[in-house]
Amino acid sequence: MKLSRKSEYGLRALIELTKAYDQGALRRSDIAEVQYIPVGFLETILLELKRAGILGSRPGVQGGYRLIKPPEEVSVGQVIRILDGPLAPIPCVSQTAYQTCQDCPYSEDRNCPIQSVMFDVRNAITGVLDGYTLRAFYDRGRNRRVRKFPNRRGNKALSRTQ
Amino acid sequence: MKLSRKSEYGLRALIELTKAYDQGALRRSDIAEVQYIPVGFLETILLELKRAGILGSRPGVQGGYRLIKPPEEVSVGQVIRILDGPLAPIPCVSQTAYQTCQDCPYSEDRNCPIQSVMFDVRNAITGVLDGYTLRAFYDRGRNRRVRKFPNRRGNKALSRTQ
DNA sequence: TAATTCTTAATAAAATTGCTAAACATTCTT
DNA sequence: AAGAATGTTTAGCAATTTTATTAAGAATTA
Repeated sequence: MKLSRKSEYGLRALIELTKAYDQGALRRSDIAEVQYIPVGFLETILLELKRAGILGSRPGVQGGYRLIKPPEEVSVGQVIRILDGPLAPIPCVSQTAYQTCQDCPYSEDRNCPIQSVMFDVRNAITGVLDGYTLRAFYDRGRNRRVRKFPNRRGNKALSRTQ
Repeated sequence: MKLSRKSEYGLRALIELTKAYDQGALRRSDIAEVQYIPVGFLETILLELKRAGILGSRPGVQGGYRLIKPPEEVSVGQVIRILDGPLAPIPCVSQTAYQTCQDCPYSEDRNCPIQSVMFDVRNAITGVLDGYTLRAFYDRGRNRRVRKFPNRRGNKALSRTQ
């Protein structure tokens, strides 16, 4: 259930682009430097986000990439779908890319337990990711001081970076 | 955010083993046949589940694998962790395998938005998967006739297999 | 025009996934 | 004790996906 490097880089780039939302374009090389992203790879990623209509770009001096949608109107879920594909753990519970399972022993008359569980997982994931706008995402990096969901064990590990 | 083939096969095998819980062992070849799983691969999977203490086995005639924990005491989340590793989308939000990010530009004094979002995602995922016991998982395949979380769009795709 | 920056496609390295094979060990039946 | 049935273990392979890199080209601005 991993988040790919690609999506992570894409989201990190979008943090910078959200920050600069009404301050003109950012060069890919600057984004790459600030966020420690291999510039060549970032290129590919920004292009995909551009094709998807999230970013605009301009070559030349003063050129670069910029967010062309308000950060309030783009969700983290959308971004990950663009870069990594469907959020669903298996195709047979995907809203955006449904596919029947080829070798599944369960069919219409028998309910598939995996489909059932993964359907709930998909809803849990999209519930979180489609609920976060880029604006909220960016703000989390600035304001948050306390975990929203502390865990009972004291969360020792996490506290190291938090 | 994919479920691996390995975990899918493992869960499908466990459906059969749950079904046969108090009826003796099942041969790997029979499990493979019923659930359409490549038998060699299934071997590897059952072995891992055995090492993890979920299954027991016996060679010879009348041998095979069997569940040695009550299906009420094993969660789907446990199984996936054994076969695929941590459920967390990124290591810095894992309870079971925490690791700091190597190249993350955020540190203790600045909150990381990705960590924050993925922390919620992890909780959403584990909330579902650790809540399902194998017993409930197995029963879902037998009893359920109605989606627990119908979606607003009518869920046309899903209804095809449901 | 020249400098700057994005654009595109091809390709390659590295890691992961999905799977197979084969020699071996254990248990049961007779 | 022999032999058949079954699990055990290790090693490795092939395909795919992920993670990039490279280099030639096109657009923009000064």
